[in-house]
Amino acid sequence: MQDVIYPTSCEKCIYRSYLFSELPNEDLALVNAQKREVSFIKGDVISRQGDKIERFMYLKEGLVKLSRTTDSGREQIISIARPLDFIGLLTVFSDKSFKYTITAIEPSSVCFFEIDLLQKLISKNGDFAALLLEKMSLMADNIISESQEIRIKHIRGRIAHVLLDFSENIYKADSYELPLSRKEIAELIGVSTENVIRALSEFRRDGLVRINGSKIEMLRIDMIRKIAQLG
Amino acid sequence: MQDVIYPTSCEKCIYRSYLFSELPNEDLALVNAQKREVSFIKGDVISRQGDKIERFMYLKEGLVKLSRTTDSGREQIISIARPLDFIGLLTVFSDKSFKYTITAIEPSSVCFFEIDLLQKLISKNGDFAALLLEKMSLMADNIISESQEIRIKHIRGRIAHVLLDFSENIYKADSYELPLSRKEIAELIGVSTENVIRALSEFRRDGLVRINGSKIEMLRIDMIRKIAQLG
DNA sequence: CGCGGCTTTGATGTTCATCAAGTAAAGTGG
DNA sequence: CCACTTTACTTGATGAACATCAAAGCCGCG
Repeated sequence: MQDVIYPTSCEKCIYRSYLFSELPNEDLALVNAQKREVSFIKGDVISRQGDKIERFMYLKEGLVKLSRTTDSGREQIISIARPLDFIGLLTVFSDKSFKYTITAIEPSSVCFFEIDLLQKLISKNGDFAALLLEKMSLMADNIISESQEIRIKHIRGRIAHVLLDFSENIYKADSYELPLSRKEIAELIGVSTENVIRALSEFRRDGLVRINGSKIEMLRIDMIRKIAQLG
Repeated sequence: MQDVIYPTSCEKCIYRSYLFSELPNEDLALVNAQKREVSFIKGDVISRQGDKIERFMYLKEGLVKLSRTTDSGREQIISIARPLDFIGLLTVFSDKSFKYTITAIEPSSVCFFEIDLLQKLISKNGDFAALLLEKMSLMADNIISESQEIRIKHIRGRIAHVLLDFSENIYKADSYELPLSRKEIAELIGVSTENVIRALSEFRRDGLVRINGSKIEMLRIDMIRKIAQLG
């Protein structure tokens, strides 16, 4: 973790209108005064499963993974989250400690403030709370739907699904640098690393994608969509 | 759906202290005046995926399943919910229509009131909203953890997991009537119906359980626990 | 009493995890 | 900067877990 703390202002932050729109100026000033921003590089752990939750965090920039370690020591990736996706929102209200480890998979910056302040803001501003409810509901619904969606697919379908997600939702480009290792993709979709590689190699052989290390180029996105749907 | 509407009072309801404890008397009176209670028998659909959400519902008594139909027409059970588990809480804030179908799997009764009233209560009472946040967070976390937990297990482990859940968490008894058909268990744990049956038959042959139709008797709960953990 | 849905068991093929072994890439310490 | 180690990636072979197909028994219900 880079301990550089930026004294940035929240004036132009995306969250200003997204989340804090319901706060009166005095409360916004409280957030402004207390909040800190920290930068992370790829691989940095932002918060660790089991750690006590003391701060409310939100991702300002970058890309992170939410993961957990099972009792048997296996690693599972729950979700990939972007700004506005509300990392840390899930567990904040249900438990005193993080249920998931949050790790930067791209250079990221996170804003945070004391959890006590969050409680105070909620208690004081019902509309702010309503907004939080909506965001959290959205994120939970998405994670649940995604995991159910992926459960019914075979490997090829799951891989296609993931590639499309990065292409269409995250990078909005046909060509991109995959921020996950093969092993991490395996942890995300619940299959073995070897079979992730095999499926990717098949896609390459079939001319669906061009692969160069972590560089992905979606050549036949129509076919990939079809595989994601049917596979 | 049984259209019998009981004019019950909320005085002695479990939710009184669980959820509505933060409401001032005037608001509680609003709820009391508006809320309706409806009874359902096993098999009744309480709300259907895609239907417009107009009311906030909470399960007062009984047992329900949350399910969804995939694009390919397959049925998946997301979760089994009991009173205080907040059926319908998940989607209420993220979407205008239900993402899941809710079906009674035991005689159930549901209380509800207009969604507008809920919005008003939240907006007016931050602490009530905070409570909702906590409950929703809890439910979402549980569903997510459960589905991740089950994903790493083989069939026998998944079946053991489900049997234990009914025995330990839901009925709190070694012997109980399973409220799900074999097919529904299959939809819950994501395997074929035939293999659910095979696993149950194995458990029976191995002397772990006694099975008579939907009647389950947990004979060697220690072994079943072991299978749930390791399998 | 016959139809349809649920349950059960067996047989077969597919998908996938695992093991093994080798190559490439990325650190690491001298 | 190079030998060394480690980690990520890749391909093949094998067997286990599981879906699917088929067939038959059971039960409730009209």
